[in-house]
Amino acid sequence: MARLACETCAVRSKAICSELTRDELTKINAIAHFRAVPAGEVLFADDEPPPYFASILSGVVKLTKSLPDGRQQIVGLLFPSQFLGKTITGRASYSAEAATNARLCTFNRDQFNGILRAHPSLEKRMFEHTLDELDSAREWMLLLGRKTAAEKVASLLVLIARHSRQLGCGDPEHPDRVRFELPLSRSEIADYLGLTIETVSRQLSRFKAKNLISLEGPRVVVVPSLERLAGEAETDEACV
Amino acid sequence: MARLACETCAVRSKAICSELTRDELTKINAIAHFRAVPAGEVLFADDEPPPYFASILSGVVKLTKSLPDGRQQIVGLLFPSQFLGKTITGRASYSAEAATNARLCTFNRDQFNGILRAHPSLEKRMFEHTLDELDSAREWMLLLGRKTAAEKVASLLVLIARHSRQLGCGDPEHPDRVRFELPLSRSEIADYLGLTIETVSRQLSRFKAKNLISLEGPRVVVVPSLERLAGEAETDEACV
DNA sequence: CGCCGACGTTGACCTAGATCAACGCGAACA
DNA sequence: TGTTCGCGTTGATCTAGGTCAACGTCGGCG
Repeated sequence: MARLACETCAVRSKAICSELTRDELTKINAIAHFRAVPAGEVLFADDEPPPYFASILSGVVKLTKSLPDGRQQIVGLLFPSQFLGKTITGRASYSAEAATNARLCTFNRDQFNGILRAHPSLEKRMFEHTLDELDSAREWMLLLGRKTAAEKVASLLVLIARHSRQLGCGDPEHPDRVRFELPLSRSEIADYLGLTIETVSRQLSRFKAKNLISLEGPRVVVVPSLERLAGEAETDEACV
Repeated sequence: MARLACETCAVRSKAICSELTRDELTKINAIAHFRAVPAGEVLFADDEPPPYFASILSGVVKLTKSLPDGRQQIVGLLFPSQFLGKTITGRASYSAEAATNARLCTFNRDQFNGILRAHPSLEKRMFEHTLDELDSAREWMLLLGRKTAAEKVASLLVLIARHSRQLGCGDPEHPDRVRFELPLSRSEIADYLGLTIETVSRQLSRFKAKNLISLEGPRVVVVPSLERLAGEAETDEACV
C-alpha cells in the first residue's frame, strides 16, 4: 500500500481530513495539490466562483466584505487546519486573501464536490466545520455590537494567542505566557474589530503601559499572563 | 396511503423538509409535534442542551448572546420556514426566545439526529441552511462593524420588509410598497443593531420626517418605496 | 547615499451616538 | 376612574472613538 502524502501532514489530526477512512483519505489525497501563496495574494474575489477549496497548512487567510464606498469588514480569519471555501452552495459574498504567507492544500472545486457527494462522513465533517464557523461569527457579532475598543483589542489578542499556543508554542514552564507574531497589520486589525487604526494603536499602547503586553517591533507581541489579558476581553472560551 | 400533516404545511415548500422523498417525509412527520409559544417564552437558554429542534411555522424567534455584565446582542433572527437548533454538535452558546407569538413544528432532539444520520439528503438540507445562516451572520458583521446608525436601522427595516413580503403580503399594484408589523420592540431592535433604544427611535423619527416610512402605532411600519429605503441601507440582496 | 512610500504612533480636536432625564400614551388593574 | 407600569419619544449633555495632522522608523530603490 502506497504511502499517502497526508500521512505526514502537519494539520492531519485536526483538518477536515481527520477521521476519514483509508479509502476516503486516498481519494482526497489523489486530488490534493500543494500551493504556497505570498501575503496579500487574493485567493478569490467577491462573487467570483472560487476555482478551488483548501485546507490551510500554515499562515492565516482573511475573509473580507466591503461596502460600495470602500468601508471594509473582515468577517472571518482562517488559521491552520481550517477550511477555506464554500462547498455546495457555490459563490460566496466575500473575498479571501492571504493575510500572511501561507501554504495551502487545495482541492479542485468540482472534484471535491464529487467526493463530498459520495462520502457522507466527509460531508458531515464539513458541516461540523461550518457550525464552528457560525459560532465564531456569532461570537464576533457580540464583540462588534457590544464590546468597547479595549475589550475588542484584548479579545483579538487572546484569540490569536490561543491559536498560536495551540500550534505548539506552549511553554510548559510558563503556561500562561505567550509570544506570537500578529498575522494582521494595524489596518487589518481595525477592519476585523470595526475600529480605526488609530484606536487600535492607542489601545495597544495602553495595554503596554499596563504591562498586559509588550511589543517586540510592531508585529511581535508578548503576553506575560494570558489569563490577565483575557480578563480585559470579556471573552468566552468558545472561539474557534 | 395515509395523508401526512406536512402536506398542508404553510412552509412546506421552503423549510428543511422540502425536497424530501415520501419516505423521509413520513419519518419526519412521525416525530413532528406542533407547539404554540407566546411572545417572550425562552425556548432554550445559554449552554443548556436544547431538548428539541424546530421549524418555524409562523412568528419570529431571536437568538441572543450576552456579556457577564448584561450587555446583549441578538445574533440571529429566525423567520417562518427557518430552522431552530444546532444539530450534530450539541449545545449552543446563545439562547433562543420567541420574539413574537410563534407556532413551531418541533422534533425531539435524539430522534431527529437519528433520522439525520440515516438520511444524507436531509443532512445536506440542514447543511445548506447552516451555510445560509453563516452568510447572514457575516452580512450582519459588516453592518455591526461598519454601518452608521441610519444605515443599520434602514437595513433592518429592509430585511423585515423583504421577509414579510415574501410571506405573501405582496401588493401587485404597488410592488415597491410594503406594510408590516415589527416583530421586535425598540430595545430588541437596539440589541440586534448594536445601538441604544434612543438612537433607534431617533432614526425612525428621522425616516418618518423624510417620508421614507410612516408609522401606524409603534409597531406597524409602512414603506412607500422599498427601493428608496434600501438606498439608505447600503445592503446587498444577500440576506436570508 | 538620499529619497520615498508604507506603516505605525501620538496629539489635538470633533462628532455620532451614548447617557441622563423628562414626558406621553395606552393597557392592566384595583 | 385614578394609579401604575411598560414602552416609546424627545431634548440636553457627555464621551468614546473617529478624524485630521504631524512625526518617526524602516526597507526598497534610483
